[in-house]
Amino acid sequence: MPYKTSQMLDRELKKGSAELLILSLVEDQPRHGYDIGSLIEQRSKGALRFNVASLYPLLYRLEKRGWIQGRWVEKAGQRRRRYYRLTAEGKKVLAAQRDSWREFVEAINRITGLEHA
Amino acid sequence: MPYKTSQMLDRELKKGSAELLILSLVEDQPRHGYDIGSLIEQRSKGALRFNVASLYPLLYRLEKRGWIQGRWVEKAGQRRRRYYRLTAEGKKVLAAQRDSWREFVEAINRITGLEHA
DNA sequence: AAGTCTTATATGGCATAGCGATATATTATT
DNA sequence: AATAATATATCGCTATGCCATATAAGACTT
Repeated sequence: MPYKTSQMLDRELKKGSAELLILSLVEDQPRHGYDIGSLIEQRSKGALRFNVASLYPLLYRLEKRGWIQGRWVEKAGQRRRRYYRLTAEGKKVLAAQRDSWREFVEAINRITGLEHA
Repeated sequence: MPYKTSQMLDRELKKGSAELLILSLVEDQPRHGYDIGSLIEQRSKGALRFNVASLYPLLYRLEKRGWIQGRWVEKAGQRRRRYYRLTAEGKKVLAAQRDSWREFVEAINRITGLEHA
C-alpha cells in the first residue's frame, strides 16, 4: 500500500480529518460534492465548514486514489451533479482512518489532560 | 445569512492540535523544546511524534505571539536549553483551544458516526 | 423580463504548516 | 576513538486550505 500508516500526527491524519469526513458521508449512499459540503456544515451545527476550493480538489484526489468513484447524473430540473460512492478499497481506508482518528484523539486527550472529554 | 463564526476545520484547529499540545505541556511547568518533543512521543505511546523542523519553529511562533515565554538556562554538565513557560495570555488561549478541540472532536464524531465508538 | 438567490462544479494563485535532510554543539556511553 | 543521546537550528520541498473568481442552471421575487 502506497500510504504508510504510522507517521507524525500520522501525516495522513491532518488530511485524515478531512478525508474521514468525506469517506464517512459517502459510506451509506452516493453523494455529490455540494451535498457533502452542506452536510458537514449542518451536522456539525456550523462548527465545521468546508470551502469548495478545498472540497472539490479533495474529491478529485480521493477518486484518483481509487477510494471513491464518481459518476455524472443529469436530471431534468436540476444542474448536473457528480455522485461519489465509496469503493471497496475506500471502505478499508475508511476503517483504518477511523482507527487512526480514535487513536489520535486519545493521544491528544491524554497529553493535554482532556481524557474524559 | 449568518456570518460563519468558524472557518473550515476552524483554521486554528489544524494548527490548534499542535499548539494545544505544546501549550498544555508547558502549563504546569516550564519545559524546553526537546523535552516537549519527547513527552509528546512518550505520552502518546509513539502515536504522535513531532519533527523538530516543525517543533522549534512552532515554539518561536508561539513566543512571538506572546503565548509562551522562553529563557535560556545553562547548567554544568548539560547543553544549554531554552525553557518556555505559559504566559497569562497563553493561559487564555489554551482554555479557548481546549474548548475548540472538544467541539471539533464532537463535530467529527457526529458526522462520521463515531459517537458510540 | 429582469434581478437575485440557491444550487453545483471548477480553478488560479497565495499563504503556511509539516517534514526530510542536514548542521552544529555538548555530554554520555561503548 | 567512535557512537549515541541530548539539544537547538534551518533550508527547501510538498501538500493543504483558502480567497477570489468563474461558469451554469433552476427557483423565487419584483
